[in-house]
Amino acid sequence: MKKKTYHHGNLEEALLTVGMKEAKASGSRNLGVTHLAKLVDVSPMAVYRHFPSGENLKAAISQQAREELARRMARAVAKETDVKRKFMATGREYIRFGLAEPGLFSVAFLDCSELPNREDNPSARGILHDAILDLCNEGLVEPKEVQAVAHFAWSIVHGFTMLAGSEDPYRPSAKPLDIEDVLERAWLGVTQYSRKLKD
Amino acid sequence: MKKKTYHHGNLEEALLTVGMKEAKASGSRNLGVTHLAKLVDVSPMAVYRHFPSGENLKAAISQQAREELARRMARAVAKETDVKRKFMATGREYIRFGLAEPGLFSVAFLDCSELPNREDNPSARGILHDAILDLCNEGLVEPKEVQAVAHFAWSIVHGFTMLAGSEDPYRPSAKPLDIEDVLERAWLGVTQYSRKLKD
DNA sequence: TTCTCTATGTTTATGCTATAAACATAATAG
DNA sequence: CTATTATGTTTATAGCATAAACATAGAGAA
Repeated sequence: MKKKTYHHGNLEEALLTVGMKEAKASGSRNLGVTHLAKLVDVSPMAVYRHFPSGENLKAAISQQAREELARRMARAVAKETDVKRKFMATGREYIRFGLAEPGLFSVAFLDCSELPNREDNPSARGILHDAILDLCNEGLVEPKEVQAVAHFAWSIVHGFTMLAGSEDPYRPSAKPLDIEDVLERAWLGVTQYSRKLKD
Repeated sequence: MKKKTYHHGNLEEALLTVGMKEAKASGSRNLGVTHLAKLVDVSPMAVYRHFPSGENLKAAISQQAREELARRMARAVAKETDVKRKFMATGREYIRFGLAEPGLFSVAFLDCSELPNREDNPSARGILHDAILDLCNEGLVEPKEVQAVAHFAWSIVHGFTMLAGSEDPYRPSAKPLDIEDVLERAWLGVTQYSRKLKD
């Protein structure tokens, strides 16, 4: 009485769902075709009716993880009104996500060669970009530096998250205090640089 | 006339050497036991006489890559005398290494569960730490913030390198100008924060 | 309704990988 | 010179991705 329906019904979605569950639990370790197929009680080859390859399936799961991050960032930003606090919230939420969901985070930024990367959904990058444009409107950042600021800010939070999430005994601690410290330093790197440009 | 000596002579070193060559060429993709064994013309099982597992071999290669990075950083720092320039040189060289040798860089920071991580050799972390202590001696950084500065600085250069080295179409460009921009912003995040602490 | 087409599964087979177990040889110590 | 240890090889098992051939379910057309 195992096989209820020869056809699964919605295998693609089921694979992504269980893939996210596995990613959350153990990163990219258990995202193989055979393993995921077993979890949804389907033969391994069935997977290929929905994804051209195992790599591609992993990439799709990675995309889902990135969308989850973007949703959380958008929510965090929406809670703030002040432009500085909005900007800081993007970074804070990025770091919190990485530390609270290390498996999802590592999967989100796997360097899969093949990224579908649909740009229709809100992306973490877009949210950061918007926050920086707000800074421009307040005169805190020069319009010509928007790109540079985005790279700088993203680098910090991404790097911090990677390092804090690693197993290294000397990693930066993930205490809220240290997170605020990094965010405040980043803020100085953003605003003080702009001030100097104006002189 | 292939098999000259039944015993290889120095298989461990040969594996690390060819492993580094492969890492340089293609990151962690071709660091499997069988593949490396083939390259040094030895049976796959021979590898296990020197490394308990394939994971462990990869970890050893990763360690070599980290040592290579540390050597380059040490060399770059040694060329400078001014403490600010020394500090900046650590970050600049880190980024340059990551961009010039993306394969080695990605292998260096694979999160292998098992890192031998012999601390006897000079490490990138140690070099950065020393540069920050120099900043302390000049009064540019408060002694109690050494750790925080190290995490901040490392986060930036690591994050920037990862992002700049990715395939993403919106990645930060790796032009020397952008590298200097990030380094200068990081410098502000270090020194301006200290200045504020003193008030 | 019944037939056929297409979408979606399954089974089977191939070739890759890691690695355990048993065996072989070379180097070295007594 | 012999016994022990270090180092390689062969053989075997098991897991993985995926190609090819086959099977069934559900949707439209007759």
